[in-house]
Amino acid sequence: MADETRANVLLAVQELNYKPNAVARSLMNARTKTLAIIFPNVSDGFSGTVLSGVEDAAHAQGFSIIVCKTGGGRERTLDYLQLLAEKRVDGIIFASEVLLPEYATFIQKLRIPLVVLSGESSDPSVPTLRCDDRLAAYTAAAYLISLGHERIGMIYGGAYGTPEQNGRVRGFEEAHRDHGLALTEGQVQLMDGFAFKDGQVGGQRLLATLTDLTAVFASSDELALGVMSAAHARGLQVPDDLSVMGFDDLPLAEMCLPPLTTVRQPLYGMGRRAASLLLDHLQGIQKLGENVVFPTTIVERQSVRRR
Amino acid sequence: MADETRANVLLAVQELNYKPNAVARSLMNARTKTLAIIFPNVSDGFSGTVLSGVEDAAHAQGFSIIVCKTGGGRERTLDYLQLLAEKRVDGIIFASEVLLPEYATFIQKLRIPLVVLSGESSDPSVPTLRCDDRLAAYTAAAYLISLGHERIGMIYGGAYGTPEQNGRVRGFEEAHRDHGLALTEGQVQLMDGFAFKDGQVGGQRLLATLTDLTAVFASSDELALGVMSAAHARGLQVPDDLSVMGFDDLPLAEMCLPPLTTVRQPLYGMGRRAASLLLDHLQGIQKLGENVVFPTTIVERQSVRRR
DNA sequence: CTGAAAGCGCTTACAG
DNA sequence: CTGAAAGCGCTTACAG
Repeated sequence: MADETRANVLLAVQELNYKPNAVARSLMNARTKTLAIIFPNVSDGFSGTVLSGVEDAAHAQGFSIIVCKTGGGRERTLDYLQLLAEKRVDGIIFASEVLLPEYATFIQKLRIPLVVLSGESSDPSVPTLRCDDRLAAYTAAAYLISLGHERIGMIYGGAYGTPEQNGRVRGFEEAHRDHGLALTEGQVQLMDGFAFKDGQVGGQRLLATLTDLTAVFASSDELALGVMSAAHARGLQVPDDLSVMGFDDLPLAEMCLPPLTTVRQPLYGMGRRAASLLLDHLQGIQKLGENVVFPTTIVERQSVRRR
Repeated sequence: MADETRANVLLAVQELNYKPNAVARSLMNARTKTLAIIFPNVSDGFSGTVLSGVEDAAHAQGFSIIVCKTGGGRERTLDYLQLLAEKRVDGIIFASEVLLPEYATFIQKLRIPLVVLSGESSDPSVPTLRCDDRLAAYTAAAYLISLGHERIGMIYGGAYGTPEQNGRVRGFEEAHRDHGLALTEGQVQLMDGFAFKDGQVGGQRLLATLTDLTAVFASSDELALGVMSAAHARGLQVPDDLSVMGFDDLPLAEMCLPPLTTVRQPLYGMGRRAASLLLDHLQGIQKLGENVVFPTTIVERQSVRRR
């Protein structure tokens, strides 16, 4: 093409303010360049951090992200799945929820690439990105024990499923067993959720019943803040009277007082990875199907002290 | 149509797992049923809460939300705007950022409905949803003064623009003037951002210089937590030695210790409203163009006490 | 009321 | 290499 022609075209593009129509393009090549992420809740630090990673990875490849908030409800989840199917998203990240068989088959019938992030998957054929919950909890409990704690309460937020299915509860129990420590009735509290309120009531319950506790291991940071609140309400100082340990390492873990000692999950990185797994798959670079487990680390701040 | 035929069609829909193709539909009627929201950052409680409201309102009408994180950068923002233009989103919510004239004209040329949420708009023709910053800050300062505080520090996070442009700073100053209280050098600290770290360094600065301060008014909750952290580092107890007041009423305001007394912005409701403004406009129910200002309220918790 | 045709704005395969 | 045509899956206006 003559340079002059090209210049003229570009000029027209400018003048008419022409933008290529991505929806027409999508109709042709059956690719929308959009990924969806499904959360039960979208306003907490967990979702926010994951989303941040997902967004960065997607944006780098010119993809955009649709966020879906289900409130954990079956109805709304199915509703969303239908919508995403109609919108022809290229991939779905199912985050921090239980992937019911019903959801899995719905998505698989549509042949939409799917990845589960930090949630329970009932279907082994769906790749999962998570930390080793059992190991992480084992390590956390062993850490507290090594600091001289012998009576440690635990609060778990995912009361669905049996305790055996809860890796974090199992790891906690195994660490006790391996260190010759017995667990008594009510020492691990199973709550319905991972939120602050759950931690408050769980913490209250724990501290009211088991007055000899010197530490509490909470399976989320929000839960841990709830425990701190409950401790405060009983006139207990953290960490002097009670050590509190969290899980996740959300932004608020370093904003609170005392700053929270916690088990860090690399949530931003997990989000990035979930997106690139899907992205690579879409470009045919690699098959989907491998689970990936991320390392956790204990980050020591000031809510735990030696006994 | 015969009932039998209808049944057969429905059966085929089932068997073939047919889902209507929304992208083909969008190509036809030039409506994508998707809204975009643009944030500088997506992982904080502010964005999360707003997003939650936006999502609810949009979902109720069958719309989905694309989230865009700009990091506050001009480059990435423009990049996103181009992408959104190509994807033919039906509306854009520009949240908690400065709407540069450059952005405004880009969007207006494309005739994409636009709304600014809690950010500065340089363009009066763009509808804005916000609280009355000046009034809110005035009220907060007056509240502290009414509790007997006479030496109050302030930290503001939006150091761009002149102090006169900062409603919160102005309100703070006017309350002092109206109560016959003088402000001294360094009593209001202008920081670059509204984050925890900014609060820490601003708080440090404030407490190191002005040792007679009995209260600090921070213009965001994260900033307030930073101040609490700085106070703690100097051995000051909140609220006994120093009262701290925040702004926003994010979820973390009630999770921290002591729970934060703060100026509440109805962020969830603002998000909902921003979305329905756009949605109503798209359905021709009403014109865009009115600014809407939301009421703030002081929520008293435990980080402030009477002098 | 029913059914065939045109068209939305692209991309891709094909003819010249 | 260039250019016209077909087709992606819908909706809408129009003919029968």
